[in-house]
Amino acid sequence: MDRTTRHSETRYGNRPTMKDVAARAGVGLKTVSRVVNSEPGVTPDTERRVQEAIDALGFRRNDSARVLRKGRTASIGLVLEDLADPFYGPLSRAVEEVARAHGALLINGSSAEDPEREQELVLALCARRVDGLIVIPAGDDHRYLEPEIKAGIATVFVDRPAGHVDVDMVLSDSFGGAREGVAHLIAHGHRRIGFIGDQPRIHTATERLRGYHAAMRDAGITVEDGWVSLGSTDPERVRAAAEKMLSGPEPVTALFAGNNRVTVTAVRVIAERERPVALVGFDDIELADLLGITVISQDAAAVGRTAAEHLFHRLDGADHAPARVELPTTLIPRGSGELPPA
Amino acid sequence: MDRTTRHSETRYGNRPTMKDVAARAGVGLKTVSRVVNSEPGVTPDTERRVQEAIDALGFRRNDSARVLRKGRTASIGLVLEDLADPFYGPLSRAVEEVARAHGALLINGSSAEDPEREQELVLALCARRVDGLIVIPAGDDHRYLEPEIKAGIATVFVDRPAGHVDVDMVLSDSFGGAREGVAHLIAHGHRRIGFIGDQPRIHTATERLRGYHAAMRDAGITVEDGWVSLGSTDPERVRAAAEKMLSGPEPVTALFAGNNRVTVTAVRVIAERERPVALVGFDDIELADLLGITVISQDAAAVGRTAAEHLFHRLDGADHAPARVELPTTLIPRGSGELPPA
DNA sequence: CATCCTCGTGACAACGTTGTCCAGGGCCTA
DNA sequence: TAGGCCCTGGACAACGTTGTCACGAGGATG
Repeated sequence: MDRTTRHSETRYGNRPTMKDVAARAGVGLKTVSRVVNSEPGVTPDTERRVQEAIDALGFRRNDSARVLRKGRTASIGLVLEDLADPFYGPLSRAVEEVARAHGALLINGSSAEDPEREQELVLALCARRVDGLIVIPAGDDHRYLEPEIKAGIATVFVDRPAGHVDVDMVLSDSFGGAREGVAHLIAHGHRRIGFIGDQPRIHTATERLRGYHAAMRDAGITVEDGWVSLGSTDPERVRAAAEKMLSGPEPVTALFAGNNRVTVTAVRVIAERERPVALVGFDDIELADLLGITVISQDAAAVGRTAAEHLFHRLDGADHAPARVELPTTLIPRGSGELPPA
Repeated sequence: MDRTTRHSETRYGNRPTMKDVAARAGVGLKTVSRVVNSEPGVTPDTERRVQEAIDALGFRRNDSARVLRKGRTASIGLVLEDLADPFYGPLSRAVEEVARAHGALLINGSSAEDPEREQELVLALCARRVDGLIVIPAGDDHRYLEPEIKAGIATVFVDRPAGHVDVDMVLSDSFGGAREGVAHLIAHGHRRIGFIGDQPRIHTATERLRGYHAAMRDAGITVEDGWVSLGSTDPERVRAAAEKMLSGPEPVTALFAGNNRVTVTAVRVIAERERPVALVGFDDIELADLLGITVISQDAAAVGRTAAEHLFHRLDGADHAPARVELPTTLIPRGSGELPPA
């Protein structure tokens, strides 16, 4: 068996290459390349012959080789926390649409909120030489990205800031949103308000907590021990935290939920209680209108779109100093946040 | 300016290559390759010198070149309908987990239910030489995939069958699920039952309709004109269809919703009405428990996991005839499906 | 009729990596 | 001490594509 044959059986199954097409069409290699890339300088007759050979052989250009030669992969990487989280679906989709408009594909990965996995993913994407990266960070130290950024991989951080590295960021106004939501509860007469949030190492979680404290301080309310709970958004933990705040001699009369997962569990806990409890949640959730849940909404699609547009702007050559964009949030009153204290 | 310099400024920014590392470490090219790939046959001392050069230069292996040489990309493509749809989030995530376990990355794309875009995406992925493809088809003719499959790109179709091409498929039992759901309504006394589904060119939509008809036939009920509506899942259209069925002298007393988007709109329409209307929806939705919505649930994560496992099984060399797996659905009674006719 | 262009085409090198093969040095054994 | 073997390391080609350049034919121009 000669080497050529052995190769064509082991690599990519049996893919014809431009060389094969050229041989069959009786033209040179470069002419095939020209046809495949719609470059000028090929007579219609030659083009037809090449096209016939392409169709007959089922040839398709090998973009790996193309990438190697051209130095651009026409793909961008998106590292987020969990594709299955309803907050990230629309965000991903928005990024994808922008990428598509720029002729790029999207490589996706979930860090599962694990800094090590985030780094592993990001570096794998860099090794693939994605043109750009959009990262929703899990960790808080991103110095490992320095050589990559220096080497020219455009990078935008989303939802949470980057640690120890100077890059573009697109964030939501977590502080302002939470402050507004808590102030809304206070305006409806509440003073004993509980806050249930995500793990404190997550930036948005602490920002929202900061917003809570600011609103309470503005109203001259002293936050008591036991009104604040930060930790995993695991339903069991959230349930325990909520039940604790709602029990005892002086229970809270309202809850502020730090993100969509907390909100969902909080709604369940409150539904099981007799005494009504006011609730405002961060992040909108599907069917919240039917359940009458008041929320602070951030526009996930807008966040994704903005980040992707920034990225492609960089790829198109913009090299101003890294920018930090903060998108506003919206309070949507639907009933649960307007209940008076029981 | 000499050519080498020019190159290193235009390509990938300024990336060092193995050659650069080799020069700096004072070793041969192949030795660097060995270190990078943890191949045996390098003395600890040499390895250390190479590693230092790698760190100093910020070298990272170029996987494009590696792929070209090795013929495997360690990535798989997933083409679905819409990443933002809550049904596909968990599915994607499940696929990703399996891919990760096999050391592969996931390239994601949304067809937006457009057959042309589906084809465009699939072929772009093939040009990248993904090792395998998971496709939730939008179109119904996939002969364009024949050369790709012959060339060795493993392919699994999910959720809907492939058209005119013989490949592995992982489906949910749409027919059986819808039949069970409609039978459930009948068992609770309904005879006038409306069906609102997706566009008839979508396989799952017609299968679910078939299930509806089967259940009605089993009960000896003649389906009247106006009880069935197929079309886009656009809220406006669904709303109009639902309102029409619920009006007039002889309105339906129950609705079967053909998918998650239809269910959401149906819930809204029903909530606005005085007279109670029973409802069973295909696909579970978040908070459906709180709203008391009875659903036919398909396990999106299980579908994705199964498909991905099939795919990697193929990639590991399995070459039995294409299989067709059908996963069962589960009826989850929560109240809305158990209401008696008004 | 000579010269200059233009245009279509193809030969060749290069992209950065890995597989193959060979060379040289140290160690063991006879 | 000679011969053989193992171990480390490097030279080189190849993967499939694209950029550069050169060549030859044919038309236009003097």
